[in-house]
Amino acid sequence: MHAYRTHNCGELRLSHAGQSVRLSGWIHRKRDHGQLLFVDLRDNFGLTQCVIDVSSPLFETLEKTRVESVITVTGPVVERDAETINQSLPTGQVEVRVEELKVQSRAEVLPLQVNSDEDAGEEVRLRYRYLDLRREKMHEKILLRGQVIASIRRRMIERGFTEFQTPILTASSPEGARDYLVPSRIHPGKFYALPQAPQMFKQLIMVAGFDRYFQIAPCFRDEDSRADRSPGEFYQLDFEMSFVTQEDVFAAIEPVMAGLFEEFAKGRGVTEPPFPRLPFAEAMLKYGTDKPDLRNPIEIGDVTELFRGSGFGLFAKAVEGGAVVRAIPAPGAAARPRSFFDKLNDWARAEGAGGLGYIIFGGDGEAKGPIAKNLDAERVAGIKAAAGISDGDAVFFACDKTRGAERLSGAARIRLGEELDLLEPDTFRFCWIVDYPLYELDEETGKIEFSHNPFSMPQGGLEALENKDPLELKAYQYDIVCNGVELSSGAIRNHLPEIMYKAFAIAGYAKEEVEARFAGLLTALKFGAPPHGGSAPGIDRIVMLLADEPNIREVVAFPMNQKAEDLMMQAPAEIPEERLKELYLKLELPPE
RNA sequence: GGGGGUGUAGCUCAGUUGGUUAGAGCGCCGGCCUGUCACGCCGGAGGCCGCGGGUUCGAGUCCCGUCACUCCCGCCA
Repeated sequence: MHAYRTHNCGELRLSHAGQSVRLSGWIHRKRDHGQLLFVDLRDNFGLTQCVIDVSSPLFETLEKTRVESVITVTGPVVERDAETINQSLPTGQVEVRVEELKVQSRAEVLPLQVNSDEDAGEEVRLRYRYLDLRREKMHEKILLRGQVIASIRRRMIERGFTEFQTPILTASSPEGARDYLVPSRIHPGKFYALPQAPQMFKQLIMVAGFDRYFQIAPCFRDEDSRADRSPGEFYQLDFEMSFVTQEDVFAAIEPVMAGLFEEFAKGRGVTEPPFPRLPFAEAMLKYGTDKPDLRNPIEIGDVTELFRGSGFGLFAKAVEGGAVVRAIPAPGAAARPRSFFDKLNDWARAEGAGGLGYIIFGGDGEAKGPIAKNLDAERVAGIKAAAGISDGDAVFFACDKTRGAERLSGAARIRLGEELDLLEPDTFRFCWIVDYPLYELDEETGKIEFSHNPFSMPQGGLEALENKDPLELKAYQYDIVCNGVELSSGAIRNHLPEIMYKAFAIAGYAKEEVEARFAGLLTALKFGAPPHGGSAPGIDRIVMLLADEPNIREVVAFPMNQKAEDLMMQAPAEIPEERLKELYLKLELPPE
């Protein structure tokens, strides 16, 4: 018989009854009846109940072996009496009578309880991640992650993509985040950078003629974390294609995403390709964000002109000063108590806004609230139409400069959707955000800057760069958004050096500077480069969505904490003086 | 860098208006229990109430500072 097991802990059925088997695993739970002891034995595959009674010389050993110890048991599979069958367990029709027992590894008293669904604090969970990962919920999420990645690989390969590996030790790439630097013993004073994304390499792979590339790519960024953003490192489904338009890229990846989500949706709905395309400007107006959650039916309207010169002086004056007014419908909110409106106003003030004005349309169609009193009937009717309001609804107003109004109205839309319970349940709603502006104005410096990736192809090409207002220019740049989560950004790349020089010139970079910073890519583009483009959906976020988890650490096996520290491995760590010397490094630490 | 939340037993948490000896569930240790499956019953150990200072006759509770964790803004695609 095998030293450790003949079967796994999720495998035994009625048909195995009578066989002598050997199982190994962790003691998940013990039920000690004094003269009879039940042990739920757990491994990666499931749970099997094992039984021993006091007549066995091994009884006392097993009784004294703590939960989460690893044991091997041997004995016959026994059919359970009808009244002792456990329906909730796949192995619940049988049990293993323990005739031999080997304690492989004893467990000390645990810092967190493995056989409980109750989450311990983050710090304890991360410090003892291997215990946390034994818990059923975590175990399942990490297995799901593996299945998702396997499915992605299969789907990409089926569509003619080839998987590549690109360097981890490389040079700084132009993504705009802070790099992690790696000193070099061989090159004193020089540093490698860990890739923020394999952006340069995937473009070079296209120049090299490979046509369709993908990679489950590790990316490294030395930036602060968020609940949906790992500090330090994360994974992307990085892909790139040659001789494609934006629509070709969409057509290639939509079935992968839709198929993937359907595979793991467990009954939840998935947007059918083609996914809706939303121009950036439209998204910012209607949803106040470029990552709208389309499960939320609320659409924001612009009512600036209806307040211009109106009797509601506060807004009228602001509009004269260049502000806009956005109307956020709150379907069915007219029936809500006064406190509902006050609470929203308090929240808006806490968000740093002046507050949210509102009009309530009663069931009889009468407009109520301080704003309505100061507006003539025609304007009120106009607002009602512009925002798509029915009787029984309310409408909130965000009045500010465009960016501020977008931000507040977008946040209010999300909050109203939650408070009024308007979100479409059990659905993955995808969309593309397209037509991103190529440049934006830095509000502090007044300078024109790239708003996203500087290597995107400007719409209209060189001609547009030369003749149009830079702030009007759009790029072939796009994001996939699902349920308000930005899954990826991508672009048709700029493969023509002369357009690149011009695009950088508008952002204030001299030709020499561009050549110095991006020599590798620029040179490559001078030897015959195919038009190409791609995207890079975030793996962690895909798994987050599928696992219905709001926190990215829940779908990463060994995540760092918010400060980018690994509490288990104690990273980052100080290093011995000799290592610094070998690398020609001297520390100059800040005081204290 | 800034703002919010949290910090009490190994774990999850309760703790009233400042009031005597700081509690519960789980876990742990001991005892009882032959059909449980979150087994049950009895008993026990376990506390720098994050840390430092202040107010007070008296602080887990109020004030100031500080640290840790977390969420958000900045940052990041």
